[in-house]
Amino acid sequence: MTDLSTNEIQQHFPLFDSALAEFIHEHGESKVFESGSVLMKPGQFFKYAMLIVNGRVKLYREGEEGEEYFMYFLEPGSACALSMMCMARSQSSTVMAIALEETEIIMIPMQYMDTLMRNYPSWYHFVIETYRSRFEEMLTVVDQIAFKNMDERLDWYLKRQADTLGKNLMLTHQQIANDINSSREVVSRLLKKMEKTGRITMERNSIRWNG
Amino acid sequence: MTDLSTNEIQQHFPLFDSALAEFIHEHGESKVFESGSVLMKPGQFFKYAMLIVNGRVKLYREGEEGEEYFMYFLEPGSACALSMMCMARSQSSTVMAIALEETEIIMIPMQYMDTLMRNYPSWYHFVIETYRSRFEEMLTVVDQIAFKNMDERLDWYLKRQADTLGKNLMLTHQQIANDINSSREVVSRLLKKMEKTGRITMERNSIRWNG
DNA sequence: GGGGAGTTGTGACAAAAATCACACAATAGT
DNA sequence: ACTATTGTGTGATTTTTGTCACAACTCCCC
Repeated sequence: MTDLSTNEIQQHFPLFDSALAEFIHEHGESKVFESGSVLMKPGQFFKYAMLIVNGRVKLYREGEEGEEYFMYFLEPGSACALSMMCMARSQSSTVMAIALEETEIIMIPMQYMDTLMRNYPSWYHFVIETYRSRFEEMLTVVDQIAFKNMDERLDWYLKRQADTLGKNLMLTHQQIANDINSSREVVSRLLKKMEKTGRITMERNSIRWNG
Repeated sequence: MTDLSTNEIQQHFPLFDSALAEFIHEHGESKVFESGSVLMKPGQFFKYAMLIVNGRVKLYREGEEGEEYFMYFLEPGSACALSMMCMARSQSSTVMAIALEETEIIMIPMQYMDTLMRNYPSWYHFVIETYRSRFEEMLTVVDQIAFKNMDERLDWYLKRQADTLGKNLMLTHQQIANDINSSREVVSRLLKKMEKTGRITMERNSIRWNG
């Protein structure tokens, strides 16, 4: 039983029809993650599909030697595609997911998946759409790493951050370097250039995106 | 109506139960693609889900300036995840799929998706598994490009080729360079090194993978 | 048997990015 | 107010990768 009413669920997830919202209201479980807490980590198994109601989650890939690479954000109204896939096969996750703010989530136990798929068409439309958009997003990530130089990748990275977190980005050069698997010095120099063209404004611990 | 019997369909797709195989036998359409033909290209809209019965399909990403990056193969018994996502594409850079051999495919018209999802649990299990495995594969591709140097990426590339196409790889250095978005000279030099360690043996137009 | 197209080998050089070394500014904590 | 920590700026150097130039080699075809 969720904390949210059927109506509230439909407001957050417009693709759901009312029968589905009702079902999720009944059988889903609300959970709040503190800012900074880990929703998902390599090797973890899933018993729930996770729907983001409020807050923001950052997903990134971890390399064998502790490298990181930022993949994408989960925003309110979206679902964690990986939780659904892994759950379906009781497979372990291979990425990290961290709450950037206090994040409210509806967790749907995996035992209901068959019922949902069978009886709620708007559920599997939602599932397919979730997969599709994440897959598409992964493709754009591949484009960037495979085809672009650091300066373009940095620009694209900052744009994405600004799009979902706002134009005032509380990021240090080191954090950025981690996210795009580069080094602090390289990022510093490139940011300097971007500041000269007016694309960003820099302050200590933060960057303002001017677009 | 497919060329394949219900039984044959089940043999190629072991996850399907007999009711599903029967349905696909009835409503699917068989199609054979010649070696080298394009199954999927930028900007295309899909009216069918595509299941690979025989043959081999290569998927790769195309960049804005004609660069390429090899993603993965589709093998018999698998499905094209992207075709299932029935997406309307808008972006300029997207995915190419090319038959490497004569390839036999079952095409299921999109109009049956709802019925399949609703009435055939083994269908959506198959769909989810298809998405999951492709997503997982994309993640390993990201790992390689983001974290590894050319020599390791080349090694991994050849290993994957050998795994699905056999140990005798009919590839020129130029083709390899295209697939991993590098240059012919770089590939030549790295291959030379790999030959010295005995990991491969080189001949004109082909490379033997010794593992 | 002599082009010609496609493939491979290699040195020299250029460009991109990572690494090293260090200076210095801002801030937090005591 | 003083020190320790963290964040930023910048030159010098190295590593990795891409580019250019060119030679040689194989194969096919006439």
